[in-house]
Amino acid sequence: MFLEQSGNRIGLGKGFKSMTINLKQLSKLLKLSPTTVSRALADYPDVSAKTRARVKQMAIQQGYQPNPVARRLQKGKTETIGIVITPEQNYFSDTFFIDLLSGISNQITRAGYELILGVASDEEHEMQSMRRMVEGKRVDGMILTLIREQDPRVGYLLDRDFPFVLYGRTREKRPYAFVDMDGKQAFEKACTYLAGLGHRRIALLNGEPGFMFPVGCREGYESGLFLSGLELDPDLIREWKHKDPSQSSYRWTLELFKNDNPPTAILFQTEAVNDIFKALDELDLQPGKDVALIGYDDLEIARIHRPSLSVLRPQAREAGQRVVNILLEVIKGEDPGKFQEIHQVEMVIRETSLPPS
Amino acid sequence: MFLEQSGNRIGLGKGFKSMTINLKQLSKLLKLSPTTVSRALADYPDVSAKTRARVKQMAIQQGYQPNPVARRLQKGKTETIGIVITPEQNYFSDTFFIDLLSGISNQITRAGYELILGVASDEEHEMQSMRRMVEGKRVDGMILTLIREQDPRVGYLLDRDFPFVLYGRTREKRPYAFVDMDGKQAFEKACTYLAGLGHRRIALLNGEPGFMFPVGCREGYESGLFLSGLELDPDLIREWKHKDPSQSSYRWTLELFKNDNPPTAILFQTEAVNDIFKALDELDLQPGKDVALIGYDDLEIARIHRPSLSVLRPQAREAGQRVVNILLEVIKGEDPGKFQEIHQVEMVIRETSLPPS
DNA sequence: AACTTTTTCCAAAACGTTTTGGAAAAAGGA
DNA sequence: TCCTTTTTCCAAAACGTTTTGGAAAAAGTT
Repeated sequence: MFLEQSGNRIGLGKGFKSMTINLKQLSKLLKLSPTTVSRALADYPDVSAKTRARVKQMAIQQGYQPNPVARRLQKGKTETIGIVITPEQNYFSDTFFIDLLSGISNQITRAGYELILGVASDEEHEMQSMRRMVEGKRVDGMILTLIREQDPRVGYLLDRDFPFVLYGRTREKRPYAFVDMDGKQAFEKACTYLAGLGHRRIALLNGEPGFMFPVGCREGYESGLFLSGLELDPDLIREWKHKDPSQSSYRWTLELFKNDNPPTAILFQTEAVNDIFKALDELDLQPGKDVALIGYDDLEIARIHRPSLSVLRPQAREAGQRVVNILLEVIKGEDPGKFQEIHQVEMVIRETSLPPS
Repeated sequence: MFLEQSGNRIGLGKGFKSMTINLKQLSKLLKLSPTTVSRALADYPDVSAKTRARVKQMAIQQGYQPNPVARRLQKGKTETIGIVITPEQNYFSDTFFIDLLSGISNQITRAGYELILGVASDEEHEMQSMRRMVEGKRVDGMILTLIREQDPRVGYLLDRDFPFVLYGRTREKRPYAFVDMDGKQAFEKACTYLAGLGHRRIALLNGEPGFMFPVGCREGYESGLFLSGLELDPDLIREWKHKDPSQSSYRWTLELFKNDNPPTAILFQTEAVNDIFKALDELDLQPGKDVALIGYDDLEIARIHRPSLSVLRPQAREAGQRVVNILLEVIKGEDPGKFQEIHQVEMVIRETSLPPS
């Protein structure tokens, strides 16, 4: 009796629980049924303006918040979305990824949802972690990043008709929702820009093969060369691998300049910038002056470095927000095929994109 | 009827839901009560070995997994723990943090719990995000990182007796649970090591003031000097700030060598290594040869760089696991004051810690 | 005034578990 | 055989919401 009426600040057990009030207690306080209180708070039209106001005021005064677990059970939704990251693939330490995550998280919070995070050490654990979320009914939808050309996660989710959105794309014929950056257009733009400055030997230092993103970068690069009337020289294209030091971006940069006719400009993922600077330093080449550079991703170092690095800048935060909004639509039952967005990437010219000397 | 009995693969609505089986359906299949099935799966002694086996087999065959939301409601626990990250403070991009997070995540999964992530843009949002989790009954406990000397989060959680564990420490008299690295011992060790090599002018390039960790680093540094019979020269101590380029680690490194009697060794947080290398390069000083260097944190770059960087290596993964195990104990009701761990930090000697030339 | 419509409220069911408090059946003891 | 103990099972309640399907009260209509 007393316990129920007074509600809060009763010192039994862990003090915390008693500080919280639930719907029944609130409704008793208001001398209304739980039904009415619930509906008042949810702005149903079948509760009078007067009681609605009274209920809301009391709810605020008492600090009432509906228990999300109970709501989820009743609604049959977890109000939760999942993401699995794999730190092995170094992309994670990029501020780019943090921006993406930040956009995702904020939008999820705004929707009253929760973001649950899995950290996987490799591809296998990545799948395992996702299955736990999906088959364990722990999430309503999944966000996928770091998409591979052949990505088993996509097939898995499509097979069981589970809501998901990709940040990126993969090779899959069935329709699915994605938000992707237009890497092709970006690299094409950068390439034609450099060609317009007079560069004739433009190299591409591309990211890890197997992932989908570098594919677009290469397409854009080739298309940019073509549009500028330049020939493609396979010797100016290199793909670095995280795991193999003999194929690091550092090594490949050194290699590029062993060419009889070395490049005067390099396109690359900003991720590799430290390696490239180091290699150029060893070769006694001044970045920007002797070799023009444009990186993809506007990491902090790009702004801070002297000379500052010209970059292609994807709007990661905005993309993250779109991913969430789309996923919420898909969860509601919308056709995923309707949501296929390719975002433009802007180019930021700084100090490393001068004409050839 | 048909719907309940056959259970799975009924094509109504989103196909997904129908692929899943619940306790009632499973118990019907077994011709047992839900009670018995539930207890069988939970290994209660009051169900015969035979039926227990039968139940478990059927559960596996049917891919039954108890709905976590329902369990949480009944158990009165969210089986969820929360963490809020603030990318602004750059610590986040360190692989160190990823290791910590990885340890945390894996241990949480092992316990059948969930990790929910908040991403905050500043201190205020950090608090806001935490309050949402705590007051919204979305988590059973919190993990706090990047602890400040005066940290309002700790007081907040202590006030409402809510379970939490710090990775780090703060200035707070009331007992609370924490796992911390022994930064003091680490810097003392590094300092005496360098002194033992003959260095007499050892500088400390310390991290962001306001946070708790640099405090220990400094203590260790001073104690190391004292133990080695060296005088403390305030001019050899600098604290860099992320937000102020005029007080960056790059600037401070240059400053250090304007001294008439410049340092022959520098202790610092590995985070700052790129800045330091760049400054030394400009000063035409060879890292390791002209200036000995020991960094705190074993980031990838420390191993890869030539010369490779000697470091103090905190075991972030292990620490993350401990944090979770402790938090689970605290959630169970154990006294937080019992859990105050300070982990030793090992020193890894590589190529940048030679005697003075 | 009598009937219809609208407004305002609420009791009961449902979501899918786990826990409580027995009850029936089997086994053991005399 | 009869009573006691142990084993094995289960019906009902509970967790805290939201939704369903009215019912009572108020307001409109004729």
